[in-house]
Amino acid sequence: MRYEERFETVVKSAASVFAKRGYHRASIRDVAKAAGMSVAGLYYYCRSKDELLFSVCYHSFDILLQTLQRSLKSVSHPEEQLRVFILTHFEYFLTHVEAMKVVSHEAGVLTGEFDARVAEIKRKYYLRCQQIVQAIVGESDSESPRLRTTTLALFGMINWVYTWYRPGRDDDAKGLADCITELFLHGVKPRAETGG
Amino acid sequence: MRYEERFETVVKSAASVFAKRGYHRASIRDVAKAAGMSVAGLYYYCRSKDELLFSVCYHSFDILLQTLQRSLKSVSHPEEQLRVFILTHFEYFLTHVEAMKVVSHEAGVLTGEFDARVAEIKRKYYLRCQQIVQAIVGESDSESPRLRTTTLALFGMINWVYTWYRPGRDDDAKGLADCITELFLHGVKPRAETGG
DNA sequence: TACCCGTTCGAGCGTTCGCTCGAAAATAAA
DNA sequence: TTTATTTTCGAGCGAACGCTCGAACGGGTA
Repeated sequence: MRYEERFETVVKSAASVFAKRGYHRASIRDVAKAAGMSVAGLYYYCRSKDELLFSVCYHSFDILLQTLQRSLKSVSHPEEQLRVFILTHFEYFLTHVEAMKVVSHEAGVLTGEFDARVAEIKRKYYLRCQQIVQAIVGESDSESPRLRTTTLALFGMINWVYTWYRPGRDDDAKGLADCITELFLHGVKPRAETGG
Repeated sequence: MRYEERFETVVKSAASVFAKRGYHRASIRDVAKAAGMSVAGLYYYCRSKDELLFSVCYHSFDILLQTLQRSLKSVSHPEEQLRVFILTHFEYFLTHVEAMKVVSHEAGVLTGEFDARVAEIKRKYYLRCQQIVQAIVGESDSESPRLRTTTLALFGMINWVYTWYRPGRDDDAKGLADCITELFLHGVKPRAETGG
């Protein structure tokens, strides 16, 4: 299947170009050049620039979600689930930096159906995380504002990474995950040590 | 001083338009319209669109940094400093949502001198925060990777807010600050309670 | 050979972009 | 009033944008 291969090339090139230049700054000509084809040729594989952004976002998040489901399948203890969730997230982010930068950064650019479908899959991801947090804190109300804030704080920690992570300087996914998991569970100043 | 007033109008309009449409999507014509003047008239107050973005970012961060210094002046206990830092951050973010969204989201668009000056002031802000964290965790090495990761995790929590905060639905600055401070210090599952 | 059909492209359409010009209008100073 | 200075703008330039068209390419089949 020549088509499928070429399509993947196109989406990957788009992810790379969008990540480097930002969605609006990146032109369709840049993407075409990166994919090694003409502008007209590029449009054989997509209907619009927006659809290209959608493809990048949707594909990435879809695979991330699937990877997460698979990783969590064999883990039942909530705190271990959290560690697995965070690790999976970092591993995926660090091996798909460009795509995930686009996903994180260009959210809100899409509209209509594209926006709805990406928002839907993001929500699934969020809810799966919230479930884990809920189990850990022992909250019975899934609508609790506190639960929401706490979960979104966790999301902040793990999503913000793309703005500062530098390979070589910073720790790998495992190291980061351990650090963040520990921080989220017990904080920087566990009470147990302050009383002694 | 007619000029100064008009200039502030221009910067505020730019912040608003950039926040709503995103920097690249927003056109200079949008900003001019929002400021109630013609495109040519707008250029009497700035040299380029980039300079406009710089003004928005630099002004905002400059005032935030000054506000922070003032707030921290009378606080010496590290944990209390942390609470004040987070609260100040949220209060400023929530009263300058548009500007801060631009600052957070359009970082990396600027280049050269503009980029350098914004990066410099951001670094000052980061280092002030790192000092506080360092005092809390009792770390002696300011270059510690762990300290870096921990501080940036905190930044993630407080900077990510602009992507999800909804006035009315979510708590106010004080409530958020308490929640995040507690989370950062002791985690969601303090050890003191798990030991029995 | 001829035909087909999935794939590719050069050329270019219409629009919007950031930005500038010279002149006019508003304001202040004489 | 006249003069000088600050502020405003309509008109439009050149470039880049997203996107499209009809034609051509090239490997497989008959």
